[in-house]
Amino acid sequence: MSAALEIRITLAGAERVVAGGTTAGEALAADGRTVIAAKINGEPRDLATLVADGDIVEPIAIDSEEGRAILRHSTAHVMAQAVQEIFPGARLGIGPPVENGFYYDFDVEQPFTPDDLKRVEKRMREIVKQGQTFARRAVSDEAAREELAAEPYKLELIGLKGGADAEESVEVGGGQLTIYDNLDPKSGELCWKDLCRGPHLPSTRGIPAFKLMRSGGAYWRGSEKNPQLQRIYGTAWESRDKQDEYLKRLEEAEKRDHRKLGAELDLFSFPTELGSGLAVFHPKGGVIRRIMEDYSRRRHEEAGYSFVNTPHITKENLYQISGHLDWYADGMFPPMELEGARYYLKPMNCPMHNLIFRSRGRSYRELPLRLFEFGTVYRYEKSGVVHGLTRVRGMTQDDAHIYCTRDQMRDELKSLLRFVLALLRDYGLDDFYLELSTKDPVKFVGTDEDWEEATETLREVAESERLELVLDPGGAAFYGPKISVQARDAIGRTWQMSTIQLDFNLPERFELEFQGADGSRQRPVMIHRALFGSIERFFGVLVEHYAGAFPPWLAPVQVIGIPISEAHVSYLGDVAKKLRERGIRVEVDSSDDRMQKKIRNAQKAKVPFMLLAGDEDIAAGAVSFRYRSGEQKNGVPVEQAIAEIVDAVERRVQV
RNA sequence: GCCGACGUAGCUCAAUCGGCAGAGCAACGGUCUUGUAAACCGUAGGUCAGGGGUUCGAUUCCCCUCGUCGGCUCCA
Repeated sequence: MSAALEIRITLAGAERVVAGGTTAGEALAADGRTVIAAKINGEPRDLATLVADGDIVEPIAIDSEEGRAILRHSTAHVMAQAVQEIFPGARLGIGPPVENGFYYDFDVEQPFTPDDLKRVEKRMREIVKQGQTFARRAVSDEAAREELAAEPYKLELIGLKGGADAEESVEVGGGQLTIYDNLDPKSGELCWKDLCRGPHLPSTRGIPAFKLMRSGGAYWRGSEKNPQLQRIYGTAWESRDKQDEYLKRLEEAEKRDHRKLGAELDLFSFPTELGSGLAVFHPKGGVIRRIMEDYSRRRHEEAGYSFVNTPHITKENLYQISGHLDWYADGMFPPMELEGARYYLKPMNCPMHNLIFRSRGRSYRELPLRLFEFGTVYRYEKSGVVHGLTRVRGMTQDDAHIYCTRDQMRDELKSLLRFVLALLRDYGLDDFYLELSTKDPVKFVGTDEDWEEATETLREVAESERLELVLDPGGAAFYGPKISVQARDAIGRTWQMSTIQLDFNLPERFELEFQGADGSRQRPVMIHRALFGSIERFFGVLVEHYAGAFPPWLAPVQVIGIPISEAHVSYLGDVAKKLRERGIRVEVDSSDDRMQKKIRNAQKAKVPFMLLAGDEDIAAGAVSFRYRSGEQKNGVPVEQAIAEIVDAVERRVQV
């Protein structure tokens, strides 16, 4: 370290000269509350870091993404300290910041109870109030091992540090190990310490708002072969307001939960008699599903798809040919033995579509051949992962397989991606990004050249759509790379929707061939593609996206007639008849509830249009609209009202 | 599959420290005939998820199974 009296640094783009021994915090005139750390030469560092000649120093604000990560990481430390004080036997795992919060893993005798979390949170508040300082200290590997002798998981991390596949973590980086000491601000006494790369807030007092959220089991280093630790999740924010906003968002998401809305709106249920992950759709959900499917069918027809149907069960040989039994047997329902053969419920449609392809000789003139099916598949999802409609054991995929030549592949993929995005937009999703999943270096079949070509083609096609493209290295299925379309919903959550996968492998395994113009036999390329993914899942996503308030074209009941009194029922009956003739799903509430109650019921059912009629409307040959917003429009001539409704349905707009 | 919590009427939720299970909404029957989010009265509804155990007695305590929820792992 140079003992220069003056050093030159670059601060906010401008050169400055400071005295030797100046810290980044001093140089930035940071208060430790709004500016909580510094970026020195692009690396996040503590404010207490001494700046050196030539350093480029920038502030990290607590309300920046990086700043919040530091805040959350420091909060994780406070939590770990509190946990170890209350549960002295608790051994430390890892404790990184994550999106919207942080967690820390602990090896404890007993899993945490909600009551334990309260105690930990209480102790954390005391630590925050006390204002313990975070002090960084470099240690040698040997010294760290000695200091952390009682922390077996930390020792393991130290051991990993130098390894060939050195993973970056918040505990250990590639180089020098550091330990952060939490010191009493008055006495300077050591309160707690943790192996950590940092940086940290200067003081625990700089944590403006935090809350412990939940606890649960988590495998050490993410592998189910390892022991299970207990993880506590928390959140922390730069202000109380920001935290309240976040908690509000969570509440809002909860209100949209499709499982809750599905029951409330009488759309679907999971009868326990059927078994976990098997849904039944009630009439109201059934209508929505039918409309979704009908519209999709129509669009596929227009786009040149052929419709096929295949059974739900097959002899095992098919999945031996396809290779699914090699890779996914664990995820399939166990076989049924009959007549000396083993039958499996189908987990994938593609092998059956391949059989259709090869049922006779194929000509290049037939390509691209696009086979489409609403194919129901069954997968044995592990009991802990089944989740509403988004993770089920029986589902219907809107599955298509496109067989084409290598020359056609690029254009076919381009138009396919455009088709997929257009259709998703019609269902009301319009904020997308694409994800390109590439070869898993371990789990793959086929040649590197094929993968290379397929991946590059997909990349090119994805880029041609000018949507944000995120890479997912190693995320592909064993038989080929894929593009997935991720959609952001009404409250900004992202859902994986459509997938488009290139496959050079299955055509090989099924020995698919077509005859080219020159008479030679050639192998087609296969494109797998599910647009909704599964209808069930897509249905669930739409419920959440619309918070149950479907646009008129999808709404199970589009119009409900509400008579002011019983005398007006038949008039509304006539209006309803006219609407029905125009294909509108309409009901008249002729129950003996009062009008106000009927409005309340229709409102709760999220019916897009309420048509009220009383003496005044009847005299004018009119009806009065009430919309979901509560807004009303009185005395609308019947024909005009019908036109408005039909128009909204036909244009598939939200109202 | 693993860790944890939970399961009371169709729904939301009470109560019973082991002693005949209770309310609102919904349903059904009646009265009322109404102008933009809940009229009034009444009736019915439960093997307290299922099975086993402990006990004079179990919805309550214990065990198993099923299911749900929150995590982890997995997701063709």
